This record gives sequence, structure tokens and C-alpha cells, in this order.
Amino acid sequence: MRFSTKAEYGLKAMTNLAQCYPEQKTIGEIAKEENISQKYLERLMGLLRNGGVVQSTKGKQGGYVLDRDPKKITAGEIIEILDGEIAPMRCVGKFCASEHKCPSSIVWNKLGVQIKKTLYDIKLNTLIK
Amino acid sequence: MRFSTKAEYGLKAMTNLAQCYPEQKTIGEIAKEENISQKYLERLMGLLRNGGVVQSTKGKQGGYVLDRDPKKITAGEIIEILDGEIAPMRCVGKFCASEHKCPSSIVWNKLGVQIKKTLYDIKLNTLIK
DNA sequence: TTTATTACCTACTAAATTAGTATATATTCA
DNA sequence: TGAATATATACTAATTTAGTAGGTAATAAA
Repeated sequence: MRFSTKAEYGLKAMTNLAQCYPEQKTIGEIAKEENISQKYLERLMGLLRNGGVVQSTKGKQGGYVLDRDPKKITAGEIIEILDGEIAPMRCVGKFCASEHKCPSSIVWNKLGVQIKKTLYDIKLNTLIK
Repeated sequence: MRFSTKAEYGLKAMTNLAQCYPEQKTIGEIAKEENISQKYLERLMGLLRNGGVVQSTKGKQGGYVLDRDPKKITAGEIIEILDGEIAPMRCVGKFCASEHKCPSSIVWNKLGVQIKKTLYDIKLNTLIK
């Protein structure tokens, strides 16, 4: 069980932006400071923009800025935007669709709730050094 | 973020065995009842045996039996045996080795602790229908 | 109006992982 | 001895991950 580097890079980039909030920064600067491939980070920042946690301006003097105060952005949001919904496992057994819950779906459901609770409770401002 | 089908199959097989505890069962029976490829399940049962949660007897009239009371086996044990250690992400940044913790490692550490707590708190007997 | 700088978009690719299969061996009971 | 079981290892197809490549679009400054 593992999250992807997308989530890792996303958290780093967002924390970096949180440190200069409400100033903006370019992808190039973030990539260099956080040691992430710039081209790859471009894609991730696009997802984060579509996800509504950053805003961008094009062109010369353009860049990225957090959409709102770091206190109001959570690790859960960032990770779900980049990695997809947090759902540890989907049981595909024929009995799991309806009220007959299989044993493993009980585990995955409990766990999913806990993970979300934990991650949505971590605000971006608490990650700044 | 997702667990593998190994964990899913493992939970199902172990719950199945819990239902007949302290009787034994063959892999063939379990595979059929839980709709899992027998050959694949053989491998997984081998891991679970090495992991110390089931015991096996070879030969005719052989089979698998839980190593101990279902109350004393947890979902966390089963999943870690099959999927490896629960560690949502390992930050490879150069500053994460020592006391300088990067933002994302804070998230992964908190999360790892929570996930383990949740999974080791789910006992096998609570999953039986 | 041109040029440099930035974001934005899509297609491609190498490597790793997952989820198995295939094949053979070892052990035990009847 | 033969049938039924577990055990072990090597192979493979499909999927996912983690990027790269190569371009387009918008904007500010010269």
C-alpha cells in the first residue's frame, strides 16, 4: 500500500507556495527548490488548478498562487486531486453490492473513513517550517 | 492509493478459516468458496504460513488451520504479511533522513500511525458473519 | 509589434508492479 | 502404490507509474 510520487510532489509544491502566500511563484522556481522534474510538475500543477487549490496567470510574470489561505487547504484535498479518491480497495465480489457486506469490505470501509479523517485534518499551514 | 488483491484475498481466506476454527480446510475448498484462483491462493497461503497466522499439514487429509483464536489475529497482521509494511510513502529527499523533516514526511508518518492503529484494532472474529 | 517568458496540452515511452499461470516436487494417508 | 494434498520456482500478460518530448497559447516588456 503506497501513495504515488504525485501526492508527494504535490504536498511539497503546495507547502512551498504556502510559504510565500499570498505571493506567486513560477513552476520553474518550485521545481528547482523542491528538486522535482519541471515538466512533470507542470502536469501536476494543472491538476491542482483544476482541483481548485491554486490559481495561475499565464505569460511573462505569470505563475501560481494558492487559491486561498493555507489554513483552509488540507492534505486530503491535495492528495485526492492528484491520486484520485481515497478508497483503499473496492471489493468486486457479487455479494458486496447490496446489504450483504463481505468481511473485507468492512475493513476497507472503516479504513477509508479513518484515512480521510486523518488527511482532511492536516491543514497546509501546519506543514510550513 | 490502494491495497492489492492479495490483501483482499487474504482477508477473505482468513475469515473463511475463522468460521470453521479450529477445524482445518483445504486451499481448494477456500478458493472455491471465496471465488479465488486456487493456484494464486496457494502462494498467498504460503506467505500467511510463513507469517505465522496459519498452520498447514501436507498430504492427503492435509489442509490449513488458523494458528490461534480469531480474536488474536488482526486485519493489520494479515495485510502486512501479504502487502508488506504499511508505509504510505517514503520521502527520498535529502533532508528527510535526519532531524530536518520535510512537510510530506510529516503527513506520511501521521497517516501511517493511524492506518496501523485502525487495522491492528480489527480482530478476525469481528469479521465473521 | 516583436520577443522572451510563462502556463498549458497531448502523445509517447521505459520501468516497475500486479495478478496471475505453468510446471514440477514433496509429503501423507489409505 | 496411488491419490490427494501442500510447496516451490520460473515465467508472462496486463496495468500502472513516472516520467519525456514537442508543441501551442497568452502576456508583459522592450
